[in-house]
Amino acid sequence: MDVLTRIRAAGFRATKQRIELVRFLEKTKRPLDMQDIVKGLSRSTDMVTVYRMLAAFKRAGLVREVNLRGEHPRYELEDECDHHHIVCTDCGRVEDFTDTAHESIEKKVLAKSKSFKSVTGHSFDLYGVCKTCAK
Amino acid sequence: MDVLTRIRAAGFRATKQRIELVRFLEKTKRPLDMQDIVKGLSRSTDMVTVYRMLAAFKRAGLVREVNLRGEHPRYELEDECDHHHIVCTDCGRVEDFTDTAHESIEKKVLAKSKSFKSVTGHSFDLYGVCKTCAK
DNA sequence: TTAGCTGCAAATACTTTGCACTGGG
DNA sequence: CCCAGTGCAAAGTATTTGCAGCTAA
Repeated sequence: MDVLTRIRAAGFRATKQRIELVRFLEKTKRPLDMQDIVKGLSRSTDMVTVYRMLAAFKRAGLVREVNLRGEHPRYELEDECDHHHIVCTDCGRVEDFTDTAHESIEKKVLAKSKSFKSVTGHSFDLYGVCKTCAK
Repeated sequence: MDVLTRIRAAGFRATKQRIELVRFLEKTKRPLDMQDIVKGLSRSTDMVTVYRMLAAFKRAGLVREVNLRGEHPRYELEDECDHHHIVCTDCGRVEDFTDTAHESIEKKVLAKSKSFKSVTGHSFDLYGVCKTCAK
């Protein structure tokens, strides 16, 4: 789907700031934090606007917030296939991976738990050392 | 191991602030955030001291930082058996669960990845609704 | 005794809010 | 036209730093 259409379908006006944000996230394909995003957009776009766009897009399900260890939140475009991240603890490099095994874990945990009724989401990320940093 | 010994073994002086912090974390058995911790300790213990204790204990491997969705970091005593958390998205209630299935996932991901050399850690948490909130 | 800790104050960093103006539809 | 969205300023909150005095060992 075209960027303008996507934004409008989510119930927003397709302003140049929003179009640029979506295109930027689309291009980089990595979860980015505020700093990355503000630096990647036109200087004229205020940081406050970025905060507001991300909050709105998150609520609308256009963007997903990614919380990695000890970092500030990062943001990436929401996609159907729910993927996870493996992060280099040395250089911060992030790569995606997909996995479905955790689903059976969720069922098992739910079956065992005395206190929980349902599981609605999860976070599953790995930390390691990338080949470049391991050298 | 006794609290004083544990603190000293990690290379610290066993001050009353540190003893109280460890005992408090031991007692509550839940990952707590700054607010919880400051409220739980003597009024005379400065928030700055809490920040410094937690940072030092984290570095020393006495305390583990837990990052849950959209929350400020929480802290719990490090323990051998690496457990995970299931969090109620409604009331914030946290329960532990253990699981080893993710280990095989880690191996699989590593085998497939072109860029990563090793996996050294992971985060795996579930979000759901607890029985009380589901009513 | 003395180096590691602590408390207080102040600086810094991050995020949210208020409001008048702008531009998308 | 007109209201959602933006930029700027300012407030609010979270965290870090500097330093003088305290205390565990």
